[in-house]
Amino acid sequence: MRIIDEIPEEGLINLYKHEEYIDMCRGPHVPNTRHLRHFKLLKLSGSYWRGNSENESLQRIYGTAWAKEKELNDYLTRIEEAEKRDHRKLGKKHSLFHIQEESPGMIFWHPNGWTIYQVLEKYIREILNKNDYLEIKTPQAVDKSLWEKSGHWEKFRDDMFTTASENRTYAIKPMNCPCHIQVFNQGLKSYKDLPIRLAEFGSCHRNEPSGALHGLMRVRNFTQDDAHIFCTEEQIQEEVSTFIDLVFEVYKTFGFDEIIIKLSTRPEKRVGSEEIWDKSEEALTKALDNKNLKWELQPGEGAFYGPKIEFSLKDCLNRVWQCGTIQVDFSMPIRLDATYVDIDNEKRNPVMLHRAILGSFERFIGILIEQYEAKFPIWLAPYQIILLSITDRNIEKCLKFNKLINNNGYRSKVDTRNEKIGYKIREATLGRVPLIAVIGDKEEEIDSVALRALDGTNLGIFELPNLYKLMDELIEKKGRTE
RNA sequence: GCCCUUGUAGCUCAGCGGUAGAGCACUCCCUUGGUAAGGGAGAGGCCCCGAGUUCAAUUCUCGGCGAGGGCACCA
Repeated sequence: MRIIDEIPEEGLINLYKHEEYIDMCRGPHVPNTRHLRHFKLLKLSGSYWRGNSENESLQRIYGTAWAKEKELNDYLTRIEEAEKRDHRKLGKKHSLFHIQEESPGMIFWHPNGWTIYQVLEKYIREILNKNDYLEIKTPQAVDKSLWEKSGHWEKFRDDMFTTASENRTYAIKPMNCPCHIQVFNQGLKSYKDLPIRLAEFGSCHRNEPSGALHGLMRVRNFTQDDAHIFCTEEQIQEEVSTFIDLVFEVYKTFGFDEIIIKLSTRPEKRVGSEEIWDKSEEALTKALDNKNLKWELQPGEGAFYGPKIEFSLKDCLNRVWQCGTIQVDFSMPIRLDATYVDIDNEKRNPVMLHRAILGSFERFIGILIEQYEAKFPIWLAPYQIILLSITDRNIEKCLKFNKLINNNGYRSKVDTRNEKIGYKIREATLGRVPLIAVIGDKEEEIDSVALRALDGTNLGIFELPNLYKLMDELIEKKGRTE
């Protein structure tokens, strides 16, 4: 009855009847439950009446139903297989990172995971340098007054971590943009200086609701590959367009085959005039359409200061996570007094484009772990090669080679334990080391290693210079699939 | 934050109203073996924290904290 009351007079109401049960639903329904012989109840959860947390909560039961038993079983097996890729499981198994009770939603990176993180950061830094960004670093804690000016305090006060000292309240920064404006504001800027692209690997803290936390995907402390482009209105189009290309270039490096693009427009709670929102939304729409990209509109899902394009990737269970983004913002520069001197000698506020390619290192690595099932391509792998001794006579040679390979800039380790070679190969394989080098008496004689790929392929005998050449070639490819 | 589930060895998990067990990992010994698991012995636990019920709580109840799945949120 409550639903009927909310449907406009001229709206259509569908009724579905099944024996003595009549349901009102937008539909569609299956014509008869005999199509649903094979089913299984999956989960139970609370949800809110009409999706609003102000309303009372209801019980929701999830199930799955299939026409044939085999289809049901196939489906369940698929889910089970997918769950094996879960980055939280693999993160533990391969000692990439951990999270513990004392700091929920914050990551303890282990040597293996941190290696991946560092390789990623190095790669992004190269990309930034090639694309005329300037890297900066800004404070972790900033006086609350700045967040009041920016409007974050009013909207996100409860979601910010704060700390106090000598009668002042500081917020641990939940984002980098107000700080980047402070850097922009130092010194007088001319229109000739624009666009200025300030980048930061910015560590942010947000006190996310406990129920939202999810491994590396949703955390309370994360590092964005953040940047803000200060430009004129006329420059927006090109900057957005160039950025979209950059996102695709970077994502291609990891071999993602499905990138979901969404455009989010003005939300109910927002700052800035309607005219500004019109302009911003139009700029983003145009940029997307000029590239003939498929994208989805999300009305009302934009940030409070401007509309955004989101680039999302899927995890092992097809859940969608936003990674890259670009957002047009006319308001923040005005609120925080960013200006440049224009050609007519008038001071004007620049437009600010917030953008991130990976989004956060944490989430992106989470996606990567699931994408690769922890079998990282050699450029990302925590260890790129492992040297296995066949008998104790070969230990010394292993250690010597290991040192040489490491000194040449590769990530190498050894297994000289008193175990059979089959055992060591099994361990190295399960440990996901891309290259496995065996050293026995035969190899020692010719100062070489016998090389094996992770999938079991025999790559042959290599002297060190040839090994380096092979590794360079593999590393250069990164994660590209073609 | 809300609803449901859940917390036992480094990991994965059994178990039970009378203070604990397996597999793998770890340590030591034997073995020096050529491309996915050689054999033996040993060590290892405030059973998440707090309270209650009970002669007795790791086990039952309540509360807290964390985790998992959804919902809501996501600058």
